[in-house]
Amino acid sequence: MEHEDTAGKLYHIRYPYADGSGHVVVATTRPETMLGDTAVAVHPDDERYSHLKTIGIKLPLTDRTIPVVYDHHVEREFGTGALKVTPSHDRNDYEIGLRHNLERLKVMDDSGIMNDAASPYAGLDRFACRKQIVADLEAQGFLEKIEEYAHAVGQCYRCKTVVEPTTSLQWFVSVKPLAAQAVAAVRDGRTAIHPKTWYNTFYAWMDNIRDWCISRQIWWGHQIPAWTCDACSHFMVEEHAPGSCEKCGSAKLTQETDVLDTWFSSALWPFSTLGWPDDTKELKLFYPTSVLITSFDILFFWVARMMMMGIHIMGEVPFKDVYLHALVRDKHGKKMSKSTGNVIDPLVVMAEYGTDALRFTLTAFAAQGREIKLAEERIEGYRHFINKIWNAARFALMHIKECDPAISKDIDPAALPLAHRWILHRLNQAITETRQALDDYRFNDAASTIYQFVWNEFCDWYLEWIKSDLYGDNATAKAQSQAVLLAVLENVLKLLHPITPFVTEEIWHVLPGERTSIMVEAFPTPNPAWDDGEAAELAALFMGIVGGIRNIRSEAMIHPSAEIEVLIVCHDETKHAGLTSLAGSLKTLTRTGTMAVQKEGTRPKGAASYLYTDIEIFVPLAGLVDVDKEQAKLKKDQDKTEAELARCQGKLANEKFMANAPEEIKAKEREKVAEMEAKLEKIKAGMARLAELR
RNA sequence: GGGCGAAUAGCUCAGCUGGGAGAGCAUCGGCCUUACAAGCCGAGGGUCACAGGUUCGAUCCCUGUUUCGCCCACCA
Repeated sequence: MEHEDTAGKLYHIRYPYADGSGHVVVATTRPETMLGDTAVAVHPDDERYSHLKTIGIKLPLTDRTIPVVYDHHVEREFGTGALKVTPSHDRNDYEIGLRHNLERLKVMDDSGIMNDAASPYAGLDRFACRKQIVADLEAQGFLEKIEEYAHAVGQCYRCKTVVEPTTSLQWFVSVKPLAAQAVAAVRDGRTAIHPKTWYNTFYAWMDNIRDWCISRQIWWGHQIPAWTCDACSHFMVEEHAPGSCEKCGSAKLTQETDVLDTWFSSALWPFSTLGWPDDTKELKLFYPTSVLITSFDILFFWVARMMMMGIHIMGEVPFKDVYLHALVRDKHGKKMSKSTGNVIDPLVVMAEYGTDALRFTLTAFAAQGREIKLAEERIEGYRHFINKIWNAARFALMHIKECDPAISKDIDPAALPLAHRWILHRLNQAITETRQALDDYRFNDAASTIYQFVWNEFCDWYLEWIKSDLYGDNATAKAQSQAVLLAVLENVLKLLHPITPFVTEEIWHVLPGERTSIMVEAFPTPNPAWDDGEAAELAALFMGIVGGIRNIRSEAMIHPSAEIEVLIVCHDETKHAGLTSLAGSLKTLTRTGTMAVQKEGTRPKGAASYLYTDIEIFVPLAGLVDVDKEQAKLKKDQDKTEAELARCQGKLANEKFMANAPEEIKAKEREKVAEMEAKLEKIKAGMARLAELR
């Protein structure tokens, strides 16, 4: 059942006092239910109606006289402050009826047809009856007015038929004691919920739980094991059909035709699927299980109930961890449903973008709190990523296809050039971060870690960096590159395999050597021998310099294929040495013909520049340099640096900061100040030099 | 009405216990450079909804406001 706001009508009806001395006006959206009215309710403190206690109301269109009851549920301000009470066809009225011991009069049957109690309207459909009632009320002068009225109408979630509340006999489970057990299990950590934002919701639901109606009037389900004696109407609930009534001994018993609520049956799933109630091997092995993964929208319906049943029947929680993933919605944020027709069919998406792309997308979206708006553009983006892996593998295979697969096994990083030491170091970090993310159920972080490593580091930097070795004729350099390339690729494939099984399996089999499925490979573990902080530091410097040179090229509109000349001025001894050793790589990655790395030097005439920390990069442009543009660039850099410097100095000058901030933060600020000051000096010198050249 | 959650770049979203704001897509400029134009290189873009408070310091913690979403209850 779902509620939908509907434009309806509010009928105001005059109910005459039984002594004919006046009338009260009541309002209803369903006038046909008046036939089932067994009272009129008013607020106990409402003096307008205090005199009606002994008089009563004459119910229009009938010959019945109904009492006036006094109940706090009635709002004095709504309408006339008088409420017609139909205990059999309204939930609140039912409650009022209980409080005042009112008669319950059902006036329509389960098909929505008015019954004999509604005579003379018996046999009419409820809506036809409504028309007739309104016409009759009008004709007899009982209708005060009709208003347009928007209200929520309960209707069937599938066929949209308006649902009428009515009373019926149903089976209930007193669920509070079970809920308390489940709450205790979560509170003391026997079951953990991820992400933890759901704890609040879980507790809120469980603490306010109401008795659970478990009977359903449908065909498909577990039949309720209850029998009624035909002779004395005695109820029996038994595991097996009883032979005779335990009360009167009659053998004529009828089993309850209602079936159990789906969630009742589903709540048994953790053990009923393992052979319970027999004490099976499977039950011993798999109960309790480690983790349950499901969507948050059934945390209450399913998860909580499995816990209640599991604790009650098995004496132990059914699972240790619950991972709640988001719910996929359409791109407008609407819940997908078959009846609405806004379902994105995974098969169609997979056919268009690839299964791995869809899997990667869903993994990358896993962090979102409650809903995933599945936009196809995102899937498309990740298809590009799958494609990128494929192409990177193709490139690698060009160079390692004929290699001995053992080359990736015993790599001694100490003997390797920077590129390899750096990528192995980064691979280690990627492995560590990915494992941690998976352990913490942060699947999106795992996906993003691998994505960034593969695309931004492995492809964009490492492959470009080692190309010259792979294509060159230095046998040692080539062999080293092949070995590390294979090692990194193997690890990348294994890291990716749980998310993108198809492309990784495919590539795995074309790698050199005899290989069984990647599925049986162990998930990568970090290799401590690959950790190399120094390499990471030097690589960062290297990349910064490459970035600087590329920036100059781009801003000066130098054609990518044109060779340039570069002068790097770096007076730090260590950095100077590092850059000198990397000059070859710097040249390849920036299309530089001649490169000089000096400890001292100034801007050559007509050179464009870039400042990376306090290292100056100059590229002579054969007089083509735009001095104004260069000045503007330096000015912008200066403003930014000065602002940042002022901020840091402000902090360090603040006594309270110095008194309260942790030492490492203070050290960091001091470091920044030194860095900024050095940079500013360079900028000022650069601007002065530029002015001379004008 | 009660509860929960969200508000960060044009869009879709990350940002773990407070310490110099990130990604993808989109945009702008340049490139078919022998893995990949589904690509490469470079660049621009955000008073982290608003107002207070706590703190040396707030996107992050607290209070209030606004807008949106979900759940529960209900609307005679």
